[in-house]
Amino acid sequence: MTRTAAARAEQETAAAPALPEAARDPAEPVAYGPLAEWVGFHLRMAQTASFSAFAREADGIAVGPGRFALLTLIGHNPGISQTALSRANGRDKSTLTPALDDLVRRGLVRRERVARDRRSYALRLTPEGEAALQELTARAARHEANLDRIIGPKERARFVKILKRIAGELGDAAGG
Amino acid sequence: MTRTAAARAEQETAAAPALPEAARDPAEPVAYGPLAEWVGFHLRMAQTASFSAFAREADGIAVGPGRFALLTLIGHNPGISQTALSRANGRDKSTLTPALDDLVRRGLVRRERVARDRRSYALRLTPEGEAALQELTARAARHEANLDRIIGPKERARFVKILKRIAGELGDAAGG
DNA sequence: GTGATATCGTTGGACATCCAACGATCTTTT
DNA sequence: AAAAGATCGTTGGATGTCCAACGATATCAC
Repeated sequence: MTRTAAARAEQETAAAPALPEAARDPAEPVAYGPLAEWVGFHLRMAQTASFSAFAREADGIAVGPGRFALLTLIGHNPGISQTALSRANGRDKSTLTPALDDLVRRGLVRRERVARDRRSYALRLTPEGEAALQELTARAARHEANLDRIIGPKERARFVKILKRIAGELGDAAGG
Repeated sequence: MTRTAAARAEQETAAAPALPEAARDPAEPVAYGPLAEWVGFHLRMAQTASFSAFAREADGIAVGPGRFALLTLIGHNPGISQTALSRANGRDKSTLTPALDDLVRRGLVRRERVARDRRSYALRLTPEGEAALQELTARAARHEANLDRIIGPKERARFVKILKRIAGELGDAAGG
């Protein structure tokens, strides 16, 4: 069980030797070595590509993928706190402070003080925020349809389930 | 084709209504709304989780997942230029300057001037770099074995193939 | 050859992100 | 009720990332 990935990668490496040292062309394919089959690496590559493709799609509305996730989560959880939001979003709470500052400044989100706990805010979308969310959701749907096409409709559910499992099991303390 | 993702997400949304506004417990599950089934979102979550799990695994060696990918690519492509490396790594070339500065400072990588083109460097691992790469590779193999277990050996190949397709097709100009 | 264009690595500015530490507030202990 | 501890959002510092612009060098057009 411990060798599956490593052993497979070794073979791939042998099958893709490095180029001769001097004739290295920038356009030439690169030897990925063990990286060629490693999930972690390709997860990063795919995430980066998806992220910037979304950014391209959602351009002109001045709200990137990150902000969009925030708007969606607030929209579907009115009154959520920043800490809960940061957990749902998989980002540190301190990351949210400037992001929410920005969304508030742009009139998309309100921070309400709650009597029940005066340390925390209750976050809500303003009407403008709702409108922006709807607009963004339409664009995201296009992006998702694109991903659907790439993944293949039949694979899709399985693919997402695996992603969730990775996030879930690797989330906090990686149990061996 | 345009509706597959959106339509499905709509349904999911209806099945996971937001909590009553006042009784929001931080430990309470969050309503993800359309995000619940969106590939882009879970790609990001999984990537983040995998990244930090690796960082945990590779701790004590002071080389994070990013540096590790660099070492691997240089090790398997001796003489590669910074620009080619940045492309293979999926990062902007300007990102590499400080990262390589660091690896050079730590004696793991050399930048050699090439007569053929005096603008560019030829990157190579030092013996220390080779040693570090081997150590890191072993740790990465453990991380990958862990991912293997989560993904399931049978799904794994298909999963990686999909990740590569996403990175490839969304890579540059997202053709519709 | 000489001038226009392209490419290499670097710099600067702008963000996003993490972690550790903080003051304010809530909860638990005693 | 007072003290001790936990949690909320913010701050500060560090790093990783992108983009645009730059000087140095290479290549292309003529």
